[in-house]
Amino acid sequence: MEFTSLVDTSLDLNFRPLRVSDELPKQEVESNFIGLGRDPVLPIKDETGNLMEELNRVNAENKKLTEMLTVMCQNYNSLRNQLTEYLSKQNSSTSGADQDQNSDGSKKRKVENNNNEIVKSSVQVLNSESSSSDEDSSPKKPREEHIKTKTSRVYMRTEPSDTSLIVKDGYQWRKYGQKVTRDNPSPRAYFKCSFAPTCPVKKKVQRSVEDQSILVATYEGEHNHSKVDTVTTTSPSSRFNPKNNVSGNYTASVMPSSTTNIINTSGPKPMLTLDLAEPKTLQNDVKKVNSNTSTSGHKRTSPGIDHQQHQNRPEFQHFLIEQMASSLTKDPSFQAALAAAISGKFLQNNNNTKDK
DNA sequence: CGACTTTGACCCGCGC
DNA sequence: GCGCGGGTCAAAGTCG
Repeated sequence: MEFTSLVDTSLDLNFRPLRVSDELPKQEVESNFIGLGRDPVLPIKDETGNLMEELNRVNAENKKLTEMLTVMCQNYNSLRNQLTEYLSKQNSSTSGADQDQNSDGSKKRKVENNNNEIVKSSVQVLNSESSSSDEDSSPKKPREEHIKTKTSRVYMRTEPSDTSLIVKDGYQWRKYGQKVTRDNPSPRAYFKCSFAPTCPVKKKVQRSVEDQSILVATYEGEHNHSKVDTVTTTSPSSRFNPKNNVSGNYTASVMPSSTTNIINTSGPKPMLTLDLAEPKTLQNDVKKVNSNTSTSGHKRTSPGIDHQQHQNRPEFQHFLIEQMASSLTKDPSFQAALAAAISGKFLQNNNNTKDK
């Protein structure tokens, strides 16, 4: 609930009358209602009464939506927190193994430390729109890096039995290659946007070395078109792979959240997952967010007062707003969920008003 | 028949 | 210059 104090989550659903209602003098409203009973002859007052009733209903609706959005925000932060924790744990627990890997020094070029990748990109993901830092800074691939300015990486939990390399992100992709890379036994799939060459975006999908159930999708470039139908998307190709149909290409949001609340990714942007089963305290979440926004790296725990102060910082608020806006506008699943929630509320309200 | 995947061959940059 | 490895191409195959 502290979240609402930071960000105004109230929804302005273009219900203009809502504002009118706020501006109406209270006395007048009351008198109208009183007059409604005594004066059935006056159509204007009758109409006003209906309007006021409608206004009240819409107002209540707006409040409900606000609450829902607040809950969503909480869940979002909760998930983000869990992701951060998971990644930091992974990093610390496997850092020794990484050193061993590197010390064997088998190959040159791009000794890609996978854990570092995960950590780095987790920062990317958490920082939302960050234009790529890790790949741009790497010396390799001069061919394309000059052109492709934006790369991002997302992680997606799938069922372990799911061997497909499909990441549903709302866009349509055409697979043009697959390769087994040296540092990962799992094959890496190469996709181009189906709108290519108009749209230059590419993505690579590979399973994480650490956890085979996690798909790592690396996006290069930005789409210059809108998403296609999100329900049928991803790859039409799924028809070729029967596994795709059943497999949980979807992740945490669908699977039992207790074990899979790590990542739900469906796009190059930070994604949302509603962990309704295990809502953690928001304070924790905010704290984590803060530690990610700051450059100081991972700070484990800080006094509660401290992060409250952070919450009030304008940059933090700005960050949160950016996160929310980005998620709301770019995540198809979130949009769908929100639309469903809104329509559900409408129906519910309609039923309630009918019942009365 | 068109759209798409599969997969081996090829290209190219990098490190030695 | 050579070999390695990632990325891409394109012919063949598959499916509706």
